[in-house]
Amino acid sequence: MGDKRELIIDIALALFGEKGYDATRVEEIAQNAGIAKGSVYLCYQSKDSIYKDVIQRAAEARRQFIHFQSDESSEDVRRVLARLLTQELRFARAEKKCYRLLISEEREDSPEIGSELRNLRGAFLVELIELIRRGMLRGVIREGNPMLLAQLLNGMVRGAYQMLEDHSSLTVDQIVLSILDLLWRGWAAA
Amino acid sequence: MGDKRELIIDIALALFGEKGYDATRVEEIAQNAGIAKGSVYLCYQSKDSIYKDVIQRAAEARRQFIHFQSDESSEDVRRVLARLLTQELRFARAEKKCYRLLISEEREDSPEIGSELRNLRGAFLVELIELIRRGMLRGVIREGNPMLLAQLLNGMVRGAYQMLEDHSSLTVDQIVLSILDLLWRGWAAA
Amino acid sequence: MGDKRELIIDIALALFGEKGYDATRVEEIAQNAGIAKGSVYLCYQSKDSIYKDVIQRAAEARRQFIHFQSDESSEDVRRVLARLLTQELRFARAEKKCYRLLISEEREDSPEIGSELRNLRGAFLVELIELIRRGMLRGVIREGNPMLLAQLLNGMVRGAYQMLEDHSSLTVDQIVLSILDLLWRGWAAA
Amino acid sequence: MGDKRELIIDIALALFGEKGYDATRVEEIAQNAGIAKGSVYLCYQSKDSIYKDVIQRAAEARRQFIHFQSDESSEDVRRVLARLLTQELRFARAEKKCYRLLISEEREDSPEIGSELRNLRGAFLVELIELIRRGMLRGVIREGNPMLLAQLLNGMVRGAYQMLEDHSSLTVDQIVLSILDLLWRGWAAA
DNA sequence: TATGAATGAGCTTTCATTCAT
DNA sequence: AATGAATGAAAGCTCATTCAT
Repeated sequence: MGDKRELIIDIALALFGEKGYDATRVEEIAQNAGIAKGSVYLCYQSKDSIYKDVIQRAAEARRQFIHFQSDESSEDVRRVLARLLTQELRFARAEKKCYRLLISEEREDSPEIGSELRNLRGAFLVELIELIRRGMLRGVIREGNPMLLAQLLNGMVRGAYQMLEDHSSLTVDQIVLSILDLLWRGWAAA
Repeated sequence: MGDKRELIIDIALALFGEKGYDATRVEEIAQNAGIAKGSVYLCYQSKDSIYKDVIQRAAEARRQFIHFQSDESSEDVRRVLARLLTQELRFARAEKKCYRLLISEEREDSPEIGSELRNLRGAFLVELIELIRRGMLRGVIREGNPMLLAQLLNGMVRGAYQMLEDHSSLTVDQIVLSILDLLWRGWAAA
Repeated sequence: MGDKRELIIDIALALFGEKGYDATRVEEIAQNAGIAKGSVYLCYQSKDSIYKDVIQRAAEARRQFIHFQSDESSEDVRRVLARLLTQELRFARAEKKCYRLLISEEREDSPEIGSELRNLRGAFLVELIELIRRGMLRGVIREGNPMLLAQLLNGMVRGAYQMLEDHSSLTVDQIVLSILDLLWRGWAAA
Repeated sequence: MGDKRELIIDIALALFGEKGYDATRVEEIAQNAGIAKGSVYLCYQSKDSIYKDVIQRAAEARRQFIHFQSDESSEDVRRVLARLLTQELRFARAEKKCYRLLISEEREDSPEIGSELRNLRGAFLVELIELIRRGMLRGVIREGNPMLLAQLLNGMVRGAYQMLEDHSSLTVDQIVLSILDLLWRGWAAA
């Protein structure tokens, strides 16, 4: 039975990630999972509860993939950031559907669910804020608004993901280097 | 008749922008427009064709708002970029619905529509690419991949919009200054 | 549109009255009304709201049929009772479906609806209680528990209805005479 | 196996009696019986066949409770009737679920089942008819239509049951006395 | 024999679209 | 041209029944 849930979540994750919540029918999930529509409801109470689990699964997949250690406090901030960005983008490329679900803003209908899912989705941003704060404390990053910088960086990574999608010739490493370069030197010509 | 279309698009833009395509009913559009549901179909073939027009209207609204002159070639790249970013964010704040529609990825069902809308939505990105290219030609911006940098910058602006949404105390000008600062100097401490 | 509601209620009354709430499908109502399933929902929010209206309609039909004047206080209690019983049974025979709906105990799911409908359904009982009270006040009916006597009489009428159903040769008048005879003389042989 | 059937019938009787046929799910029966849903179908062909047996069981329960001896022909009719009414009402109060099932009109879908169950449910009525006939033969009860009188009396008992339900302060004996009094003397004031 | 996962027909309800007026 | 009643194809969900284990 946990098996079935796994199966359903796998399928649903792919479909929700590709077509969105509304465009995905429960019957479609069932068919793709090779089971009957009614069987879906043996494991899940409703389409919505499937979605909640899908998001959790996507967040979990990210955690597994990234295992970001916020306590690697001894390490160089730039190196930690490089690793975080690299992992985030590798994750985005390897688990497109997960990544898209995590950055999508869908399904925040009910207030409770909304905040619950918002937390799951905001993991990367939180990690960035923390890291930037540390950078500032150590004097590696110029003083500024950590939240704003984190949002900008968060956006950059999404832009980077778009690049990976559209121009598959680029590598994650090249992109991360470009971002780091931009962050530490700016783009002004010497 | 063109009048009706205008009216419908205005209303539909607000609704699509706020609740998304699926959550907006045609009847709702009609009611808000003060006309009958059937009348909507005198002007538009389908809900989907309304959506296409809404996106066009949003793109048009952006053009009107921003009147970016790509031929202001004589001017300082940094200053032009500052203006472009400022205008984009002012637009985002003033016309939330339009902006959200333009950056959303909804409704890419049919392949033709998809590419058509993609172009409209990508205006800002195109402008960024062009500007970055010019910067590189003039030696103001270090050599690099203009497309990539444009995507990163594009993402930063979306992050910046998010900041404006969440923390209304920040001003567009402050944010733009932060971005420019980041671009030209990086965030490394002196 | 009120027309449609009327139509739907007519049909629904017949079906609910015959087969009960659960066994009656909305589609069936639509088909019998000669309209599409969806059209039912133009007039009514839900199957349940149809049911509520059906009960009200049935109660209304009874009121129209019976126009019992509780203020005919000058009149002989026995005569008034004779008329009330006669009318109740005539109504039961003429509007079987209505009568059955009014005496059925179905659909008391929600507490509010329950009490609302209970009142509508209890009209006859209330009238009996009142009349019996008056009879006792005037010394026409021996002292006793009016509520109990009313319930007994109410049951007798239901039994009488059953007779009418099963043995159509009997007339309402004959039955009413039997009941009155029973009430005033008992059934003991002289 | 007969054990299982017993068990299922016990549970089903309680559920059908409380919530009605449609509102009771087979799974619910199984759960309350502490067995698996599938096991129900080892004993019973269908939900409907359970229902049939439940009615039979309810009728049987009544027989056990009441052991009305129609051949106590030597006895006083009034005394026998008093005993019958008392027993019927005691049964109704002690075995509410059974009683409600026996007087309900649910589930008369198929014609065969209908007549089969009708007989079971009509036991009390038959007993009343018989007794009334005897009373007339012996000259204790005035000549009349025994069937009609039985139906009226049957209805009175249902009304009496309603009283017991609503006003628990009344005792069965009081009610039976009231009924007998009504039958032998009528309610007219002296 | 006993299980409970699996099925799928069927239910209520929604809503884009059509069409008679 | 304008209306809004009418349509009917889905959609989400339930549950009596079956069947592999």
